[in-house]
Amino acid sequence: MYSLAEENYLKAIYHLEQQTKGEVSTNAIAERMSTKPSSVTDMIRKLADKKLLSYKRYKGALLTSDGRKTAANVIRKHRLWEVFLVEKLNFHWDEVHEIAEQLEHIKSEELISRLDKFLGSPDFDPHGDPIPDKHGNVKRTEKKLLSELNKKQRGVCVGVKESSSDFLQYLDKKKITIGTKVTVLGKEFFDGSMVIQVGRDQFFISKKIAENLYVQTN
Amino acid sequence: MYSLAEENYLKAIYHLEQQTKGEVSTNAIAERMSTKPSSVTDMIRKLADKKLLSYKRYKGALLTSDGRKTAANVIRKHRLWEVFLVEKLNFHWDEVHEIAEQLEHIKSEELISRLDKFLGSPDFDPHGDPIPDKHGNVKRTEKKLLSELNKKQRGVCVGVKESSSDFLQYLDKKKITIGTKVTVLGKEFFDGSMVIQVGRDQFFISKKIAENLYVQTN
DNA sequence: CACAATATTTAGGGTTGTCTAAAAAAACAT
DNA sequence: ATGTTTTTTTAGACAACCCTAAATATTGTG
Ligand SMILES: [Mn+2]
Ligand SMILES: [Mn+2]
Ligand SMILES: [Mn+2]
Ligand SMILES: [Mn+2]
Repeated sequence: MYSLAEENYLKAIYHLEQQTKGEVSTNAIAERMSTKPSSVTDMIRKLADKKLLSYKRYKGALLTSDGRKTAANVIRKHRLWEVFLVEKLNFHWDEVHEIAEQLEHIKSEELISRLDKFLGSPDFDPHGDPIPDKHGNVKRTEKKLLSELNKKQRGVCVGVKESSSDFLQYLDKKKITIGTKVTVLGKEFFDGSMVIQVGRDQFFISKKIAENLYVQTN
Repeated sequence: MYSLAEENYLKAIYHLEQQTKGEVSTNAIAERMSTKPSSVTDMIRKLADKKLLSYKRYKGALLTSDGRKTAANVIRKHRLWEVFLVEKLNFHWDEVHEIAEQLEHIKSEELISRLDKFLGSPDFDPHGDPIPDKHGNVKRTEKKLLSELNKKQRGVCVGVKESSSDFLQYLDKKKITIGTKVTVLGKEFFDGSMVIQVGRDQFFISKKIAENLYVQTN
Protein backbone atom coordinates (compact mmCIF):
# COMPACT_ATOMS: atom_id res chain seq x y z
CA MET A 1 0.00 0.00 0.00
CA TYR A 2 0.98 3.59 -0.50
CA SER A 3 1.72 6.23 2.08
CA LEU A 4 -0.40 9.27 2.74
CA ALA A 5 2.19 11.50 1.07
CA GLU A 6 2.41 9.27 -1.98
CA GLU A 7 -1.37 9.19 -2.37
CA ASN A 8 -1.57 12.95 -2.14
CA TYR A 9 1.08 13.40 -4.82
CA LEU A 10 -0.68 10.96 -7.13
CA LYS A 11 -3.96 12.77 -6.65
CA ALA A 12 -2.39 16.16 -7.36
CA ILE A 13 -0.65 14.90 -10.50
CA TYR A 14 -3.87 13.24 -11.66
CA HIS A 15 -5.76 16.52 -11.39
CA LEU A 16 -2.98 18.49 -13.05
CA GLU A 17 -2.77 16.05 -15.95
CA GLN A 18 -6.39 16.74 -16.79
CA GLN A 19 -5.66 20.42 -17.17
CA THR A 20 -2.32 20.24 -18.97
CA LYS A 21 -3.13 17.22 -21.14
CA GLY A 22 0.46 16.04 -20.94
CA GLU A 23 3.48 15.96 -18.65
CA VAL A 24 3.04 17.80 -15.38
CA SER A 25 5.86 20.10 -14.32
CA THR A 26 7.68 19.95 -11.02
CA ASN A 27 6.71 23.51 -10.20
CA ALA A 28 3.04 22.91 -10.95
CA ILE A 29 3.01 20.00 -8.52
CA ALA A 30 4.86 22.00 -5.87
CA GLU A 31 2.40 24.85 -6.25
CA ARG A 32 -0.63 22.59 -5.96
CA MET A 33 0.74 20.74 -2.95
CA SER A 34 2.01 23.87 -1.20
CA THR A 35 5.45 22.36 -1.03
CA LYS A 36 8.87 23.09 -2.54
CA PRO A 37 10.04 21.96 -5.98
CA SER A 38 12.99 20.13 -4.44
CA SER A 39 10.63 17.99 -2.37
CA VAL A 40 8.64 17.23 -5.49
CA THR A 41 11.73 16.03 -7.33
CA ASP A 42 12.44 13.60 -4.48
CA MET A 43 8.92 12.23 -4.42
CA ILE A 44 8.54 11.98 -8.17
CA ARG A 45 11.69 9.86 -8.25
CA LYS A 46 10.22 7.56 -5.66
CA LEU A 47 6.93 7.24 -7.50
CA ALA A 48 8.79 6.56 -10.74
CA ASP A 49 10.74 3.77 -9.02
CA LYS A 50 7.40 2.29 -8.01
CA LYS A 51 6.18 2.51 -11.61
CA LEU A 52 3.33 4.83 -10.70
CA LEU A 53 4.54 7.45 -13.11
CA SER A 54 7.17 7.99 -15.77
CA TYR A 55 9.74 10.66 -15.28
CA LYS A 56 12.78 11.97 -17.16
CA ARG A 57 14.90 14.64 -15.55
CA TYR A 58 13.68 18.13 -16.47
CA LYS A 59 10.78 16.64 -18.44
CA GLY A 60 8.01 16.44 -15.89
CA ALA A 61 5.85 13.52 -14.75
CA LEU A 62 3.16 11.43 -16.43
CA LEU A 63 1.14 8.84 -14.55
CA THR A 64 1.30 5.22 -15.69
CA SER A 65 -2.00 3.38 -15.86
CA ASP A 66 -1.19 1.95 -12.43
CA GLY A 67 -0.64 5.45 -11.08
CA ARG A 68 -3.79 6.75 -12.70
CA LYS A 69 -5.82 3.92 -11.26
CA THR A 70 -4.41 4.45 -7.80
CA ALA A 71 -5.11 8.18 -7.96
CA ALA A 72 -8.65 7.61 -9.21
CA ASN A 73 -9.26 5.25 -6.33
CA VAL A 74 -8.23 7.88 -3.79
CA ILE A 75 -10.53 10.36 -5.51
CA ARG A 76 -13.32 7.77 -5.47
CA LYS A 77 -12.92 7.43 -1.72
CA HIS A 78 -12.78 11.20 -1.21
CA ARG A 79 -16.00 11.76 -3.11
CA LEU A 80 -17.88 8.86 -1.58
CA TRP A 81 -17.00 10.13 1.88
CA GLU A 82 -18.19 13.61 0.89
CA VAL A 83 -21.53 12.11 -0.11
CA PHE A 84 -21.69 10.31 3.22
CA LEU A 85 -20.96 13.49 5.14
CA VAL A 86 -23.62 15.49 3.33
CA GLU A 87 -26.32 12.85 2.85
CA LYS A 88 -26.04 10.98 6.12
CA LEU A 89 -24.44 13.34 8.60
CA ASN A 90 -26.11 16.47 7.23
CA PHE A 91 -22.96 18.45 6.77
CA HIS A 92 -23.20 21.41 4.48
CA TRP A 93 -21.40 21.05 1.12
CA ASP A 94 -18.87 23.69 2.05
CA GLU A 95 -17.74 21.82 5.19
CA VAL A 96 -16.85 18.39 3.88
CA HIS A 97 -13.69 18.72 1.86
CA GLU A 98 -11.18 18.90 4.69
CA ILE A 99 -12.66 15.90 6.46
CA ALA A 100 -12.74 13.91 3.22
CA GLU A 101 -9.06 14.76 2.73
CA GLN A 102 -8.42 12.63 5.80
CA LEU A 103 -10.99 9.91 5.17
CA GLU A 104 -9.77 9.28 1.62
CA HIS A 105 -6.65 7.61 3.02
CA ILE A 106 -8.43 4.93 5.04
CA LYS A 107 -7.36 1.58 3.66
CA SER A 108 -10.04 -1.05 3.18
CA GLU A 109 -11.54 -2.21 -0.11
CA GLU A 110 -14.43 -3.75 1.74
CA LEU A 111 -15.18 -0.51 3.57
CA ILE A 112 -15.47 1.46 0.36
CA SER A 113 -17.52 -1.18 -1.35
CA ARG A 114 -19.98 -1.22 1.55
CA LEU A 115 -20.01 2.55 1.89
CA ASP A 116 -20.78 2.82 -1.82
CA LYS A 117 -23.71 0.45 -1.46
CA PHE A 118 -24.92 2.19 1.71
CA LEU A 119 -25.01 5.48 -0.20
CA GLY A 120 -26.86 3.93 -3.13
CA SER A 121 -23.84 3.94 -5.46
CA PRO A 122 -23.92 7.65 -6.22
CA ASP A 123 -22.49 8.91 -9.51
CA PHE A 124 -21.63 12.41 -8.30
CA ASP A 125 -20.33 14.00 -5.14
CA PRO A 126 -22.01 16.98 -3.43
CA HIS A 127 -20.10 19.41 -5.64
CA GLY A 128 -21.20 17.71 -8.84
CA ASP A 129 -17.89 15.93 -9.43
CA PRO A 130 -18.12 12.44 -10.87
CA ILE A 131 -17.23 9.49 -8.64
CA PRO A 132 -14.84 7.08 -10.39
CA ASP A 133 -15.96 3.44 -10.39
CA LYS A 134 -13.90 0.80 -8.60
CA HIS A 135 -11.74 0.32 -11.69
CA GLY A 136 -10.87 3.99 -11.79
CA ASN A 137 -13.07 4.83 -14.76
CA VAL A 138 -14.79 8.17 -14.71
CA LYS A 139 -18.02 8.74 -16.57
CA ARG A 140 -17.42 12.07 -18.28
CA THR A 141 -20.48 14.18 -18.98
CA GLU A 142 -20.42 17.12 -21.28
CA LYS A 143 -20.73 20.14 -19.16
CA LYS A 144 -19.59 23.67 -19.79
CA LEU A 145 -18.83 26.70 -17.72
CA LEU A 146 -21.68 29.14 -17.26
CA SER A 147 -19.32 31.74 -18.70
CA GLU A 148 -19.42 29.93 -22.05
CA LEU A 149 -23.16 30.46 -22.41
CA ASN A 150 -24.56 33.36 -24.39
CA LYS A 151 -27.57 35.57 -23.95
CA LYS A 152 -30.87 33.70 -23.74
CA GLN A 153 -29.19 30.33 -23.26
CA ARG A 154 -30.36 28.15 -20.42
CA GLY A 155 -28.53 25.51 -18.39
CA VAL A 156 -28.82 23.31 -15.34
CA CYS A 157 -26.14 23.73 -12.73
CA VAL A 158 -24.26 20.40 -12.48
CA GLY A 159 -21.17 21.28 -10.55
CA VAL A 160 -18.68 23.81 -9.27
CA LYS A 161 -15.09 24.24 -10.41
CA GLU A 162 -13.85 25.88 -7.23
CA SER A 163 -15.30 24.51 -4.04
CA SER A 164 -14.02 26.99 -1.53
CA SER A 165 -16.27 27.79 1.38
CA ASP A 166 -16.58 31.39 0.25
CA PHE A 167 -17.81 30.45 -3.19
CA LEU A 168 -20.22 27.77 -1.98
CA GLN A 169 -21.68 30.12 0.59
CA TYR A 170 -22.18 32.74 -2.09
CA LEU A 171 -24.09 30.18 -4.16
CA ASP A 172 -26.28 29.32 -1.19
CA LYS A 173 -27.07 32.96 -0.67
CA LYS A 174 -28.19 33.15 -4.29
CA LYS A 175 -30.11 29.87 -3.96
CA ILE A 176 -27.98 28.13 -6.53
CA THR A 177 -27.23 24.46 -5.98
CA ILE A 178 -26.76 21.30 -8.06
CA GLY A 179 -29.86 20.97 -10.25
CA THR A 180 -30.76 24.66 -10.26
CA LYS A 181 -31.88 26.05 -13.66
CA VAL A 182 -30.10 29.19 -14.79
CA THR A 183 -30.94 31.45 -17.72
CA VAL A 184 -28.57 34.04 -19.12
CA LEU A 185 -30.49 37.28 -19.54
CA GLY A 186 -27.55 39.44 -20.47
CA LYS A 187 -23.83 39.16 -21.02
CA GLU A 188 -21.35 42.02 -21.03
CA PHE A 189 -18.52 41.28 -23.42
CA PHE A 190 -16.20 43.85 -21.90
CA ASP A 191 -15.80 42.14 -18.52
CA GLY A 192 -17.63 38.84 -18.97
CA SER A 193 -20.20 39.71 -16.33
CA MET A 194 -23.74 38.45 -16.70
CA VAL A 195 -27.28 39.01 -15.57
CA ILE A 196 -28.95 35.70 -14.90
CA GLN A 197 -32.31 34.39 -13.85
CA VAL A 198 -32.54 31.84 -11.06
CA GLY A 199 -36.09 30.85 -10.15
CA ARG A 200 -37.94 34.13 -9.90
CA ASP A 201 -34.85 36.18 -9.09
CA GLN A 202 -32.70 38.06 -11.54
CA PHE A 203 -29.28 39.30 -10.58
CA PHE A 204 -25.83 40.28 -11.70
CA ILE A 205 -22.83 37.94 -11.47
CA SER A 206 -19.17 38.62 -12.21
CA LYS A 207 -17.11 36.69 -14.72
CA LYS A 208 -15.32 34.97 -11.86
CA ILE A 209 -18.57 33.45 -10.66
CA ALA A 210 -19.60 32.40 -14.16
CA GLU A 211 -16.23 30.72 -14.68
CA ASN A 212 -16.62 28.52 -11.65
CA LEU A 213 -20.10 27.12 -12.25
CA TYR A 214 -20.61 24.14 -14.51
CA VAL A 215 -23.87 23.85 -16.42
CA GLN A 216 -25.39 21.37 -18.79
CA THR A 217 -27.40 22.58 -21.74
CA ASN A 218 -29.71 20.19 -23.51
CA MET B 1 -3.28 18.16 17.65
CA TYR B 2 -1.42 14.95 18.24
CA SER B 3 0.23 12.63 15.77
CA LEU B 4 -0.97 9.17 14.97
CA ALA B 5 1.92 7.65 16.89
CA GLU B 6 1.26 9.82 19.93
CA GLU B 7 -2.42 8.91 19.95
CA ASN B 8 -1.62 5.22 19.75
CA TYR B 9 0.79 5.44 22.66
CA LEU B 10 -1.76 7.31 24.77
CA LYS B 11 -4.39 4.70 24.01
CA ALA B 12 -2.07 1.84 24.89
CA ILE B 13 -1.04 3.46 28.15
CA TYR B 14 -4.67 4.20 29.01
CA HIS B 15 -5.62 0.55 28.58
CA LEU B 16 -2.58 -0.65 30.52
CA GLU B 17 -3.30 1.71 33.42
CA GLN B 18 -6.68 0.09 33.90
CA GLN B 19 -5.05 -3.28 34.41
CA THR B 20 -2.07 -2.27 36.48
CA LYS B 21 -3.82 0.40 38.55
CA GLY B 22 -0.69 2.51 38.67
CA GLU B 23 2.43 3.37 36.69
CA VAL B 24 2.79 1.56 33.41
CA SER B 25 6.20 0.07 32.64
CA THR B 26 8.23 0.74 29.54
CA ASN B 27 8.31 -2.93 28.66
CA ALA B 28 4.57 -3.33 29.02
CA ILE B 29 4.00 -0.48 26.59
CA ALA B 30 6.56 -1.89 24.17
CA GLU B 31 4.89 -5.28 24.31
CA ARG B 32 1.44 -3.91 23.71
CA MET B 33 2.54 -1.69 20.85
CA SER B 34 4.76 -4.35 19.26
CA THR B 35 7.69 -1.99 19.41
CA LYS B 36 11.01 -1.83 21.25
CA PRO B 37 11.49 -0.48 24.77
CA SER B 38 14.01 2.07 23.51
CA SER B 39 11.39 3.53 21.20
CA VAL B 40 8.97 3.70 24.10
CA THR B 41 11.47 5.63 26.23
CA ASP B 42 11.80 8.20 23.45
CA MET B 43 8.07 8.58 23.04
CA ILE B 44 7.14 8.81 26.69
CA ARG B 45 9.73 11.55 27.06
CA LYS B 46 7.98 13.44 24.31
CA LEU B 47 4.56 12.87 25.83
CA ALA B 48 5.85 13.97 29.22
CA ASP B 49 7.18 17.19 27.64
CA LYS B 50 3.69 17.76 26.29
CA LYS B 51 2.22 17.20 29.78
CA LEU B 52 0.18 14.23 28.64
CA LEU B 53 1.80 11.96 31.19
CA SER B 54 4.19 12.10 34.08
CA TYR B 55 7.40 10.20 33.88
CA LYS B 56 10.48 9.73 36.03
CA ARG B 57 13.39 7.70 34.69
CA TYR B 58 13.02 4.01 35.55
CA LYS B 59 9.65 4.68 37.20
CA GLY B 60 7.17 4.17 34.37
CA ALA B 61 4.45 6.42 33.00
CA LEU B 62 1.17 7.71 34.40
CA LEU B 63 -1.27 9.72 32.30
CA THR B 64 -2.15 13.23 33.41
CA SER B 65 -5.80 14.16 33.25
CA ASP B 66 -5.06 15.79 29.90
CA GLY B 67 -3.51 12.59 28.65
CA ARG B 68 -6.34 10.48 29.95
CA LYS B 69 -8.89 12.70 28.32
CA THR B 70 -7.08 12.62 25.01
CA ALA B 71 -6.80 8.84 25.14
CA ALA B 72 -10.46 8.43 26.05
CA ASN B 73 -11.38 10.60 23.10
CA VAL B 74 -9.48 8.37 20.70
CA ILE B 75 -11.22 5.36 22.22
CA ARG B 76 -14.56 7.12 21.89
CA LYS B 77 -13.92 7.62 18.21
CA HIS B 78 -12.75 4.03 17.75
CA ARG B 79 -15.88 2.61 19.33
CA LEU B 80 -18.30 4.96 17.59
CA TRP B 81 -16.80 4.00 14.25
CA GLU B 82 -17.14 0.33 15.17
CA VAL B 83 -20.83 0.90 15.83
CA PHE B 84 -21.14 2.62 12.48
CA LEU B 85 -19.42 -0.23 10.66
CA VAL B 86 -21.63 -2.87 12.25
CA GLU B 87 -24.96 -1.04 12.42
CA LYS B 88 -24.87 0.89 9.18
CA LEU B 89 -22.49 -0.94 6.90
CA ASN B 90 -23.44 -4.43 8.12
CA PHE B 91 -19.94 -5.52 8.92
CA HIS B 92 -19.60 -8.48 11.21
CA TRP B 93 -18.29 -7.72 14.71
CA ASP B 94 -15.07 -9.58 14.06
CA GLU B 95 -14.18 -7.44 11.02
CA VAL B 96 -14.34 -3.91 12.36
CA HIS B 97 -11.41 -3.43 14.70
CA GLU B 98 -8.67 -2.92 12.12
CA ILE B 99 -10.69 -0.39 10.17
CA ALA B 100 -11.60 1.47 13.36
CA GLU B 101 -7.88 1.61 14.21
CA GLN B 102 -7.52 3.86 11.19
CA LEU B 103 -10.75 5.82 11.53
CA GLU B 104 -10.07 6.69 15.18
CA HIS B 105 -7.37 9.14 14.06
CA ILE B 106 -9.59 11.29 11.85
CA LYS B 107 -9.55 14.79 13.27
CA SER B 108 -12.86 16.63 13.49
CA GLU B 109 -14.89 17.31 16.59
CA GLU B 110 -17.90 18.08 14.46
CA LEU B 111 -17.64 14.79 12.61
CA ILE B 112 -17.70 12.77 15.80
CA SER B 113 -20.52 14.75 17.27
CA ARG B 114 -22.61 14.20 14.15
CA LEU B 115 -21.63 10.55 13.87
CA ASP B 116 -22.67 10.03 17.48
CA LYS B 117 -26.06 11.58 16.81
CA PHE B 118 -26.48 9.62 13.57
CA LEU B 119 -25.90 6.39 15.49
CA GLY B 120 -28.35 7.39 18.23
CA SER B 121 -25.68 8.13 20.84
CA PRO B 122 -24.87 4.51 21.63
CA ASP B 123 -23.47 3.61 25.04
CA PHE B 124 -21.62 0.46 23.97
CA ASP B 125 -19.68 -0.70 20.96
CA PRO B 126 -20.36 -3.99 19.14
CA HIS B 127 -18.11 -5.87 21.56
CA GLY B 128 -19.90 -4.55 24.61
CA ASP B 129 -17.23 -2.00 25.49
CA PRO B 130 -18.50 1.32 26.86
CA ILE B 131 -18.19 4.41 24.68
CA PRO B 132 -16.67 7.34 26.63
CA ASP B 133 -18.68 10.57 26.46
CA LYS B 134 -17.22 13.69 24.85
CA HIS B 135 -15.55 14.66 28.13
CA GLY B 136 -13.78 11.34 28.35
CA ASN B 137 -15.97 9.92 31.10
CA VAL B 138 -16.75 6.24 30.94
CA LYS B 139 -19.88 4.80 32.49
CA ARG B 140 -18.58 1.72 34.27
CA THR B 141 -21.04 -1.10 34.70
CA GLU B 142 -20.44 -3.99 37.05
CA LYS B 143 -19.73 -6.97 34.93
CA LYS B 144 -17.79 -10.07 35.71
CA LEU B 145 -16.08 -12.77 33.74
CA LEU B 146 -18.15 -15.85 33.03
CA SER B 147 -15.33 -17.77 34.72
CA GLU B 148 -16.20 -16.10 38.02
CA LEU B 149 -19.68 -17.61 38.05
CA ASN B 150 -20.45 -20.80 39.90
CA LYS B 151 -22.73 -23.73 39.20
CA LYS B 152 -26.38 -22.78 38.68
CA GLN B 153 -25.61 -19.08 38.33
CA ARG B 154 -27.04 -17.22 35.38
CA GLY B 155 -25.79 -14.16 33.49
CA VAL B 156 -26.36 -12.08 30.42
CA CYS B 157 -23.43 -11.72 28.05
CA VAL B 158 -22.48 -8.03 27.96
CA GLY B 159 -19.10 -8.04 26.31
CA VAL B 160 -15.92 -9.78 25.32
CA LYS B 161 -12.46 -9.30 26.78
CA GLU B 162 -10.55 -10.50 23.74
CA SER B 163 -12.00 -9.53 20.43
CA SER B 164 -9.90 -11.55 18.07
CA SER B 165 -11.60 -12.88 14.98
CA ASP B 166 -11.06 -16.46 16.12
CA PHE B 167 -12.81 -15.92 19.42
CA LEU B 168 -15.71 -13.94 17.96
CA GLN B 169 -16.26 -16.55 15.29
CA TYR B 170 -16.31 -19.25 17.95
CA LEU B 171 -18.99 -17.31 19.81
CA ASP B 172 -21.05 -17.01 16.63
CA LYS B 173 -20.84 -20.73 16.07
CA LYS B 174 -22.18 -21.25 19.57
CA LYS B 175 -24.85 -18.59 19.03
CA ILE B 176 -23.50 -16.36 21.78
CA THR B 177 -23.68 -12.63 21.25
CA ILE B 178 -24.24 -9.50 23.34
CA GLY B 179 -27.50 -10.03 25.21
CA THR B 180 -27.39 -13.82 25.19
CA LYS B 181 -28.40 -15.50 28.48
CA VAL B 182 -25.99 -18.08 29.79
CA THR B 183 -26.48 -20.56 32.66
CA VAL B 184 -23.64 -22.44 34.29
CA LEU B 185 -24.69 -26.08 34.58
CA GLY B 186 -21.37 -27.39 35.79
CA LYS B 187 -17.91 -26.18 36.67
CA GLU B 188 -14.79 -28.28 36.93
CA PHE B 189 -12.48 -26.84 39.56
CA PHE B 190 -9.44 -28.71 38.30
CA ASP B 191 -9.19 -26.90 34.96
CA GLY B 192 -11.88 -24.21 35.21
CA SER B 193 -13.87 -25.69 32.35
CA MET B 194 -17.65 -25.42 32.38
CA VAL B 195 -20.78 -26.85 30.92
CA ILE B 196 -23.19 -24.08 30.07
CA GLN B 197 -26.67 -23.69 28.70
CA VAL B 198 -27.32 -21.23 25.88
CA GLY B 199 -30.88 -21.21 24.62
CA ARG B 200 -31.79 -24.87 24.27
CA ASP B 201 -28.19 -26.00 23.75
CA GLN B 202 -25.87 -27.29 26.41
CA PHE B 203 -22.17 -27.58 25.77
CA PHE B 204 -18.70 -27.65 27.21
CA ILE B 205 -16.42 -24.58 27.24
CA SER B 206 -12.80 -24.28 28.31
CA LYS B 207 -11.55 -21.92 31.00
CA LYS B 208 -10.01 -19.74 28.29
CA ILE B 209 -13.43 -19.11 26.80
CA ALA B 210 -15.00 -18.41 30.18
CA GLU B 211 -12.25 -15.93 30.98
CA ASN B 212 -12.94 -13.84 27.91
CA LEU B 213 -16.69 -13.41 28.17
CA TYR B 214 -18.16 -10.70 30.35
CA VAL B 215 -21.54 -11.30 31.93
CA GLN B 216 -23.89 -9.35 34.13
CA THR B 217 -25.76 -11.09 36.92
CA ASN B 218 -28.73 -9.40 38.49
C1' DC C 1 23.30 32.80 -31.33
C1' DA C 2 24.33 34.53 -26.75
C1' DC C 3 22.68 35.96 -22.48
C1' DA C 4 19.16 36.53 -19.08
C1' DA C 5 15.34 34.66 -16.74
C1' DT C 6 13.08 30.62 -15.22
C1' DA C 7 12.61 25.80 -14.00
C1' DT C 8 14.61 21.87 -12.05
C1' DT C 9 17.84 19.20 -9.64
C1' DT C 10 21.54 18.41 -6.26
C1' DA C 11 23.80 18.92 -1.78
C1' DG C 12 23.32 19.13 2.81
C1' DG C 13 20.20 19.30 6.81
C1' DG C 14 16.16 18.87 10.12
C1' DT C 15 12.22 16.24 12.31
C1' DT C 16 9.61 12.20 13.58
C1' DG C 17 9.60 7.73 14.80
C1' DT C 18 11.83 3.53 14.49
C1' DC C 19 15.84 0.03 15.41
C1' DT C 20 20.26 -2.46 17.45
C1' DA C 21 23.80 -2.71 20.68
C1' DA C 22 25.76 -1.27 24.78
C1' DA C 23 25.58 0.91 29.36
C1' DA C 24 23.27 1.71 33.63
C1' DA C 25 19.76 1.04 37.08
C1' DA C 26 16.60 -1.87 39.60
C1' DA C 27 14.94 -6.20 41.18
C1' DC C 28 15.76 -10.75 42.58
C1' DA C 29 18.09 -14.64 44.78
C1' DT C 30 21.13 -16.87 47.62
C1' DA D 1 25.01 -8.14 51.10
C1' DT D 2 26.68 -9.43 46.87
C1' DG D 3 26.18 -11.28 42.44
C1' DT D 4 22.94 -12.30 38.72
C1' DT D 5 19.02 -11.39 35.94
C1' DT D 6 15.79 -8.22 34.16
C1' DT D 7 14.36 -3.70 33.01
C1' DT D 8 15.25 0.66 31.30
C1' DT D 9 17.96 4.12 29.22
C1' DT D 10 21.57 5.94 26.13
C1' DA D 11 24.25 6.15 21.87
C1' DG D 12 24.29 5.93 17.21
C1' DA D 13 21.92 4.96 12.90
C1' DC D 14 18.25 4.79 9.37
C1' DA D 15 13.94 5.73 6.45
C1' DA D 16 10.36 8.93 5.07
C1' DC D 17 9.45 13.62 4.08
C1' DC D 18 10.33 18.10 4.10
C1' DC D 19 13.42 22.42 3.83
C1' DT D 20 17.18 26.09 2.10
C1' DA D 21 20.85 27.30 -0.78
C1' DA D 22 23.55 26.44 -4.61
C1' DA D 23 24.33 24.36 -9.09
C1' DT D 24 22.67 23.18 -13.61
C1' DA D 25 19.53 22.71 -17.43
C1' DT D 26 15.99 24.79 -20.24
C1' DT D 27 13.54 28.54 -22.31
C1' DG D 28 12.82 33.02 -24.03
C1' DT D 29 14.58 37.37 -26.10
C1' DG D 30 17.04 40.56 -28.80
MN1 LIG E 1 -13.36 17.59 -1.87
MN1 LIG F 1 -15.99 17.24 -3.98
MN1 LIG G 1 -11.75 -2.29 18.44
MN1 LIG H 1 -14.55 -2.65 20.28
